[in-house]
Amino acid sequence: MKQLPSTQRSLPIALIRARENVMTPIRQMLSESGLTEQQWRVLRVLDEHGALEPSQLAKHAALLLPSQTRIVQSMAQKGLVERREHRNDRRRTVIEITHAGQAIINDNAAKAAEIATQIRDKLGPRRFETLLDILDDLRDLE
Amino acid sequence: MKQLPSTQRSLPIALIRARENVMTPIRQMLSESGLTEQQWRVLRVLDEHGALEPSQLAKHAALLLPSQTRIVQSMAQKGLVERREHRNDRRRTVIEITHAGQAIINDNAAKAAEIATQIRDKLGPRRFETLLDILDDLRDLE
DNA sequence: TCGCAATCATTAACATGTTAAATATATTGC
DNA sequence: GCAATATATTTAACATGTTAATGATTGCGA
Repeated sequence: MKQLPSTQRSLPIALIRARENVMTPIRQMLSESGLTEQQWRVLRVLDEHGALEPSQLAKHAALLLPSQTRIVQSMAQKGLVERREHRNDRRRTVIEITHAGQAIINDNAAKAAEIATQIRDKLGPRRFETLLDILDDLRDLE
Repeated sequence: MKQLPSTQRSLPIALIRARENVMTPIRQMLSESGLTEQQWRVLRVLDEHGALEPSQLAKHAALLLPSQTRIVQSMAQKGLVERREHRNDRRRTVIEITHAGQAIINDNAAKAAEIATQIRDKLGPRRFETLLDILDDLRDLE
C-alpha cells in the first residue's frame, strides 16, 4: 500500500505556508488603505485589463464568483469600482475601476513593487522565475 | 518609479491558483468522508506526530489558532479527535486522534498517496522536489 | 502571598472560501 | 413564437481566514 507523504513534504501545506509568508508584508501595506488582499487583486486586475465582466475578472484575480460578488459589492459601496450594464446582453455586467480606486493603485504601486522585488532578490531571480514556471505548470495538470 | 509586476506573473496569485489545482482532487476524495481539507490536515498531523498541544498542531497543520479552535471543536463532536488536560499545567491541553479518526486516515491513505504521486509524476519528480525546496525557502525569508 | 506580567488559548466580528440552489436572461429547437 | 435548455450571476448556508479583544492559568517579584 502506498505511503502518505510526510506532512513536512506535503505540497498543499507548503503552498499555504509560502502564500502566508509572501502575503504578510503586502497585507501590512494594504491595511493602511483599509484594503484586503482580495480587494487589492481586484483593483490590480481592473487597472491592468480595463473594464471586465465578472467571470473574466474572477479568472484573472483568482477568485470564485460568489466571493467576488460580495467583494465587488462592498468595493462599489466604497466607490472603488463601478458596475455598468452590457448593451445587448442583460445577463452581463461590466466592472470598472473608479478614479478613487485608481488613486489607491497609484499610492501603493511603488511599495508593492518594492516588496515584490525584495522577495525576488532574496530568493534569487533565477529561483524566482523557476518557481513561477513550475507553479504555472501545476495549472494545466488535468 | 518601480513597476508593478503583471498579475500574470504575480507570485501570490500563482500560489493561490496552484493550491486550487492541487486541492481539487483531494477535496473530491474527502467529500465522500464528509471532511474538509483542513480537518484532513489535522488528522494527518495527529497521525504522524501523536498527541499535540494546540499551538504545535497549528504549526504543523498550517492553521491559525482561532480557526483551529473551531475545527477541533467540531471534530471532537464528530468523535474524530479527543482533548485531554495536562496534569500540572491547566493552561495546556493535548489533542489526540481517536480510533474513528484513525479509521478515516486508513480508508483514505492509499488514494491520497496516489493523488500525490500523480501530481509528482505529471510535474516530473525533479521539478516537484525543486518546487518543494523553493517553497521551503520562502518560509525563512524574513 | 499578593498582585502583576507573561503565555496560551478561546471568543468575537467581519471577510473570504466553497458548494449547492436560485435567479435572470439568451438561445435553441420545434 | 413558445417551451425547453443553456449560460451568467447572484444568494444562501456553512466552514475557514484574519485581526483584535477577552479569558484563564502560571510564574515571578515585591
